[in-house]
Amino acid sequence: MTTPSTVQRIEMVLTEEISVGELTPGMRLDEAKLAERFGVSRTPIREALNRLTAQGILVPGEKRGVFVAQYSREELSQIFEAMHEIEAACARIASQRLNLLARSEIEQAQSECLAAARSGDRAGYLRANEAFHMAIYKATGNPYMAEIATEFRRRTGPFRAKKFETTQDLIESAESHRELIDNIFSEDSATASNGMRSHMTASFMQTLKVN
Amino acid sequence: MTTPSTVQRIEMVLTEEISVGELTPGMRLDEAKLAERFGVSRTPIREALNRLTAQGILVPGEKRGVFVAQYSREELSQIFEAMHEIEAACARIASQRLNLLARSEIEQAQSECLAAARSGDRAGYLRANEAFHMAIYKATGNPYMAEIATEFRRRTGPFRAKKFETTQDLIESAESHRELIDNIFSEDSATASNGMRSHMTASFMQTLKVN
DNA sequence: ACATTTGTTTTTGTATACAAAATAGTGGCC
DNA sequence: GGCCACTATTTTGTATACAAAAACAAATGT
Repeated sequence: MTTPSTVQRIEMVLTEEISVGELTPGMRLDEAKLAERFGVSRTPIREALNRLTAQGILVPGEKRGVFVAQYSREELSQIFEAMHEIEAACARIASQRLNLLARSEIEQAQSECLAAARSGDRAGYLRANEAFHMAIYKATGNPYMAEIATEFRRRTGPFRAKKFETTQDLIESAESHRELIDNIFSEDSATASNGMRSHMTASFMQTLKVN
Repeated sequence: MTTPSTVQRIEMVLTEEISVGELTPGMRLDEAKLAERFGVSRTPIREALNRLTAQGILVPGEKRGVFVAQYSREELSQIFEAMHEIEAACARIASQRLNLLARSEIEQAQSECLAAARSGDRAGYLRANEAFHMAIYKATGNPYMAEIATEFRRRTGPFRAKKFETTQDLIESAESHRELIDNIFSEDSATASNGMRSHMTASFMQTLKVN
């Protein structure tokens, strides 16, 4: 692992703070303040903000300033629709490329989801759930596909996280993975992609309630 | 239409030059030279290069410099696989949202493809073909989906363009749209997405021969 | 009291300067 | 002649400076 450059570091910190909810949607990011906070000049800050904007995590304001992306219900619905299609495509490709390693990595991630859910570890479950989906992306063997999927995951992170309130929420989410896994492991592409679509749709129903 | 800022202008010019093939894959872009050429300082050039890098059109070199993205056959195959899935997803969504306007825009674009193909207008066909696919993206009613699709289209532009040599190539490509349109207009999502996948796959076979 | 204009302050975009990293070049040495 | 060490040059990343644009605020006139 190469040492991250200054702008990569800034990018990572901000991404993290947004996904954790420390920086909430709609909030404005001030170049000068960030420069002072990170102890660097505006130049690398600008570069980091540009990259985050390109990823859709931040959006440029009407006249000036960049803001943490904030979506209307309509936009949220569209962005999730797109994400569902991407996820479904990943499931589809993965179902056709499955090997022993991929299967075990997915199962492994699922165990961790269940463990975290049962112990009511919300933060742990969020991490494990990401890892679970990442395992599917990886199983596609296609880094380009994996990258768009990851990007959408980051973009929607702050909205999805909100839906997990109780331990029961976590358990239900974790258990719903089982059918999804079976669908993917069936190695039938239509079953896999439809399975993912319905998993995601069910999940989105919950998300919409809290956004 | 707002006047494009300096960096947007630079971004557009470079994008165009890459898609046209004036800047070929593997070529190095020198900040200082570009700065001189556009009559600006390195700062806005840097910003433009960053954005293009974020879009995957440029890639950072090992140690220094940015280069026009160049893909091995393996990578090309992966990137097209991803693109096929995105296009298929667009076809799928579009098939469920079709209205009269969308239908006529797609047919309109197709007429222009045929006209350009028959008159052997290569550049014209390339443009018309882009417009045809854009019409499908637009028919999804989902700007997020449309954006990723467009991004992939830009990224693969230089490789896809190469496959059109003769007028016959153009005509065959344009005529193969017919079946695709019928599949989408059937309003059956599986038919639409599978139709797009096979259209894209056939097209990729040609692409691979020349890359 | 309100709208409009004018002046002030912030904020952004671009230019320039500079230091650190990387490459290329040069000369000496075997 | 080939190879290594060392220097010069290019190139990059970051800082700083400055001018133009935008937001804000106050004052003026109606």
